[in-house]
Parts: sequence; structure tokens; C-alpha cells
Amino acid sequence: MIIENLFYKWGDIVARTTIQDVAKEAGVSMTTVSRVMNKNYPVAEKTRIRVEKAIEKLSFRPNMLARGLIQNFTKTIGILTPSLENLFFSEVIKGIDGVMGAKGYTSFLCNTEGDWEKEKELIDSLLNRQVDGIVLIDPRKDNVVSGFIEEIAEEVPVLLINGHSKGIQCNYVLNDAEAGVLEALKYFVSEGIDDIALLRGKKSYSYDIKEEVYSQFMKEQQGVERVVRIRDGNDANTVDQAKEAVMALLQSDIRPGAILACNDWMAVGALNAAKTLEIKVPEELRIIGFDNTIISQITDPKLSTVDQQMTRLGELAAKRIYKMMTKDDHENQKLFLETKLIIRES
Amino acid sequence: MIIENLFYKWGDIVARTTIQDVAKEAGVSMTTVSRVMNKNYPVAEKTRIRVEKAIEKLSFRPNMLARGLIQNFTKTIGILTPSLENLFFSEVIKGIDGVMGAKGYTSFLCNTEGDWEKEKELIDSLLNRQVDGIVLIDPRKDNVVSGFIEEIAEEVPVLLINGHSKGIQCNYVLNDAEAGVLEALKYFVSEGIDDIALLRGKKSYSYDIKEEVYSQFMKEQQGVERVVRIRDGNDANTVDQAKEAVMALLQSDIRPGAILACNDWMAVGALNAAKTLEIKVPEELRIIGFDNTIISQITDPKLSTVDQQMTRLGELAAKRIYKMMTKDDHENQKLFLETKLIIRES
DNA sequence: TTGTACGCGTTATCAC
DNA sequence: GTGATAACGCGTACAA
Repeated sequence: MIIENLFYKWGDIVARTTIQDVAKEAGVSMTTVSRVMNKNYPVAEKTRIRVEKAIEKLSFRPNMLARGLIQNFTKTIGILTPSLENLFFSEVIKGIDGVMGAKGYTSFLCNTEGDWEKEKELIDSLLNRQVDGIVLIDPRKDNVVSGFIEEIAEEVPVLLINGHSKGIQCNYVLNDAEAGVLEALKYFVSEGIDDIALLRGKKSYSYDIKEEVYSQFMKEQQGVERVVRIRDGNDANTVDQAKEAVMALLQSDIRPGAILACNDWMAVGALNAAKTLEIKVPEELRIIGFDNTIISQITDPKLSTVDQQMTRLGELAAKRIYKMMTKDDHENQKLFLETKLIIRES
Repeated sequence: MIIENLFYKWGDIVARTTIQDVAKEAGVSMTTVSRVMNKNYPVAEKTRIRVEKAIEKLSFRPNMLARGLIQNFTKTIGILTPSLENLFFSEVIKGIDGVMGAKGYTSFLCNTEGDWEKEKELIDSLLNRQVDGIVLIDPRKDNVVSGFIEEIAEEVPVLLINGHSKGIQCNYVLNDAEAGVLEALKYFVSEGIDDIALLRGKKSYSYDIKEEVYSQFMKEQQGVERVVRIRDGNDANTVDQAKEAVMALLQSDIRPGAILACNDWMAVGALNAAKTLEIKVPEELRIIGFDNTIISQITDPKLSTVDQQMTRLGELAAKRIYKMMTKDDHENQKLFLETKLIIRES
């Protein structure tokens, strides 16, 4: 690291100007200043202008801490995510923040790193900071089933994204992954392909759901079930693992005509495998991934994928929690967002 | 969207328990409770335990708003980013939040969407919320050169990441991109390749810097300068644009032996171009990208790249602004973080 | 070692 | 239309 000193120094912090100062400057009371700012009571045109000038002149900033203290709301929400390195979550956050920002809310963003104890601590900290609501992206199962989240939801509106657990009474917003799998499988069949393999990670609730749908579908079609399992994972390593596993599959006696991968990483691995074996995609093998992350758009050929519409999911979550925070809507809901099959070149 | 109503309702918001309530419960004064919580004054062992029990029993949460109001700091910082869809920025945010979180700070995250007016508004809002400091990732040039940022920096510690403008007196943390370019070019030469092309976007300060270094290096090497320009961009579209441009380059009379791309998107495009033309990488063409984003790890062959160590950059920024906020370190600094050449298979 | 009383900056209440 | 004052929940100087 190189340090370059710029021998220019910045000043000391000066005393903040308060509503008091503005009142004095404009020759009115604090109350009137407050009314001008909030526009919640009639103020004479003349006074208003005087006050506005004073505000401008002193470049006055209302202190939201004081405001929040008395109003009992802060126009802030907390967003908890298990990771910042996963574009999947970034998109959700973007959706949430976009909607809430437009409504004048500012978001605390907290990275739990997938650790349930850290998640707990962060939630506590957010409550101390008097957030008006909390959105949990992919919450840790431990905290959900232990009833901790339900407890918190008694204190402040809480919304769970993609973290449903049976018997836990909460507000949920979820991807309809089942429908997504079904849509992809039906597409393959409509294209005349019925020897479909499923590529999944080892353990994850979401993989289990997908396999269940796949399994039932194949039974109905009276097709052969072929499930390839790799070590679970949602990162670059997944690609190599998937490539290896799929190469074995493609070199076996009966090569499938299509592969449905549980996420885009795996789909990329499958594509790399086909290329190495000089199997043409999509002519000889079709591949559909899951998630529509950016990586499905940069391969050659471009990958078909099931879009989970993460940004929209975030927007949906924001709208729901906004309603919970502002209206007297005290009823738990489960919202499912449909997926969208995107056919590209694979 | 499917809505499923769970006919279980959550409760109304109950009155918050205050330090007053705890004091009554424990039979002491508010002051003593405060002292137990903050451990800043001696308290008798016996009283302490009584108070702690009362806190536990009432599950008391200190109100950080009130605390911040009187202490004149909030242990919050604001982070502004031009985008959430770019892993590049996510990594920086992760670095910042990791360091600050460990120090008990919570981060407001704001997405400017690259809009300088929105950036301005968000900064204002953050100041109203009494943040202790502001970190600006890749700030809009308009706000920097207009002097707006300098003004803000008089009110609160401000740190700019990768947004250096000449003559603007601020605290900066920057990637040493120049050194990165040089390292990559020297590597090519050490491998016996000196016909190197540069692949860049049209307009961006960072591309200009890179080209300058490239240009000077090629002059010193007495090599031929070959700069390929595509429309600027940092997204999936860049890949196709780069592919097209590079295909033209590779089909020209004198094909270069190596390509240095200004980011990984472009490098992927170059790789796709080579594949389409059945030019072997790395045997017939070598490619080095920039940024070491995840996409450089999933191609086949895997891309060599210049790692800008974005997470470390964020950590560095956090440490710097922490110092600015807590110590009387009133001197502007420019910190450069070295890059790291990562040779993979291209 | 503990308690009283004031102040942080704002909005709400009530009186004029 | 306007102003005085209490209140929000906490930390801290000062007194005991």
C-alpha cells in the first residue's frame, strides 16, 4: 500500500445549527419553523418565506434522531442478507431498497455471513436502532424454527424472503420454484425431449423441492429418473464439480437429451462439459439453468434459465412490509412470485 | 403472484420499556442503570446484578436514538454505491461492512444508480440521520469537481473510493490500476510476447489511465500500439460487443499474440471470439482481464486477470474512515492499494 | 457508590 | 396563525 499525504487539513466539527437558531433568525417560534418544514399546519405565506430563507441561510438540517425519538418511527428498515458476494441477493436488496427509497426510507444493510448467531445479534442491534421493520433474506433455519423470529415479529414488522418453515407463523415472500421446475420440464417435453437429467447440489431445502417435482413429473411421463448430485455450493467451485459430474454422465451408456440444473453455476459446468466432449449445444444436448444470474448471459452459447425475478421479489417484499408498517394489516401472509422461463441458446 | 392468507394475526405494538422502568424494577435510579449498561463508572457488585436481572426480566432495549442525540454520535456510517448489480462494488461493501461491523457500527447502504442528483439527495439524507461518516464508492464526477463533496467533508468525515479528481482535496482510497497494467504487460513480455493489443471501453477515466500506461509501455518496447474500443459498459452486453470487436481484430492481417482487456467482461468476450474462430487459448492467443470477478473463474479455460482486491480495498477504506472519525487525524490522505496479477489458464 | 436534575433537538398539545 | 411548554429516552455534571 502506498500512502500519499496531502498536506491540506480539514476543519474541526462545528456546532450544529438547530431549529432554535432558525427560529431566532426568522423571528418566529420553533413551532412555526417545524410547521413550515413539515407542512402539516397552516402558516402565513409571509412567515413561511421568512422561515424558508432562514433555513437556507443557515443551511439547517433537521435532526432525524430527535424527530424519531418523539414520533416513534424512524423511516428506516433493516435488511439482513446471508451474503454480499451472491448477485442473487444483491438483486433482492436492489428491489427492496428501490421501493423503500422512493418512499423516503433508508436501509440498514447487515451481512449475517450465514451465521445464525450473528443474525441474532444484528437483529437486536437493529431493534435498538428503532427500525420500523426488518426484512430477512434467506434467514437461518435455526432462528426461524426456534421461534426467535416470531418473537421479534411481535415487536416490529418482520418479513421473510425465501425462508419458509412449516408451522412458523410469519409473513413470507417466496419464489414459486416448484412451478419453475415444472415449466422447464414441460418445455423440454414440448420440444420432443423426455430423457431429462437433473443436476443438483447435495443438501439444501430448495434442491429437495426441485428434485421432488422432477421426480413426480418423470413418473407421470414414465421416463427414467437420472439425478446427478454434486457437493452443494453456490460459487465458482460448483462449476468445476458440475463439469466433472456431467462429463461422467455424458460418457455413460445412455446419454440424456437434456439437463435441468438447479442453478446457473451448475448449468455453466454442464455446458463446459459438453464443449470438452464436443457435444453440440443445443443440437445434441439441451441445458436449462436456474436463477438467470448474469453468468447465464455471458456463456457462448447463452444459457437458457429459469428466472426467479429476484429484483421483483425484493420489490414485492418492500411493498408488503410497507403495508405492514403503515396500515393496520395485522394478518400473516405468504406471497408466491411466479418464475419465468427464459429460452436463450442452450 | 399467489397470495396465501395465514389466519394468524400478530399483536399490536406495545409500549417500549425504558431505562426508567428498569430502574423502578431494580429499585435504583436511572443513572445506575445507565452505568451498568455502559460500564463507565463503578457500580457495586450487588446492585449490578440486581439491575442486570431487571434488564433481563423486562427484556430492555436501549434506544440508540436517544443515546445518539445526547452523545452526538450514532455509530452509523453511510455507504453510497453507483450500483448493486456489480459484484465489484458488492465486494467493496462487504469489506467496509466487515470492518465497521466488528467495531459496532451499522451501515446505511444507498444506491445512487449512478445519478449525481440522487447521490446528492442521499448524502443529505444521511447527514440528517447523523451518520458518523460517509464512504462514497466511485462517486459521480459532477459532485466531486463541483466542490460539493469537499463541503460535506467539512461537516463529517468523508472517504472516496476510486473517485480521484485532480485538485480536489479529499481523503481517497484507490486501486493502483497503473501498476496493474504494467504488471500484466511485463508478464506478457516475459513470456516472449510483445504484440499486445488493448481492449477498452470508450469513455471512462479508468480506461484512459490504462491506455496511457499501455501506450507508454509499447513505445518503450518499440511495439505496435493496437487499441480496440467498444462502447463503454460494465455489464453482460459488454461481452457481445467485445466478442465482435475482437473477432474483427483476430481476422485482420496481423493478429496480436496477446490481449489485455480493461475488465473481465471484455476478456470473456475476447475468449468467446477466439473460440468461435477456433484460435487456441492460451497456445495461439493469451488473454488477461481485469478485476478478478467471479466470471473470470467460470470460463473454460479460466481467465487470467488483474485482481484489484476489492474486498481489501473496502477494508482499507473502513480502517481509514474509522481513524478519521475517532482520532484527531485531520489530514487528507491518498491511499493506493496494489493489484495482484493472477495467472490462470488464458 | 448512588441519586437529582438538566439537556440533546425535535414534535405534540394546548392556549391564545 | 402563532407561541409556550411538555415530552420522547438517554447520558452526565454535580451533589450527596
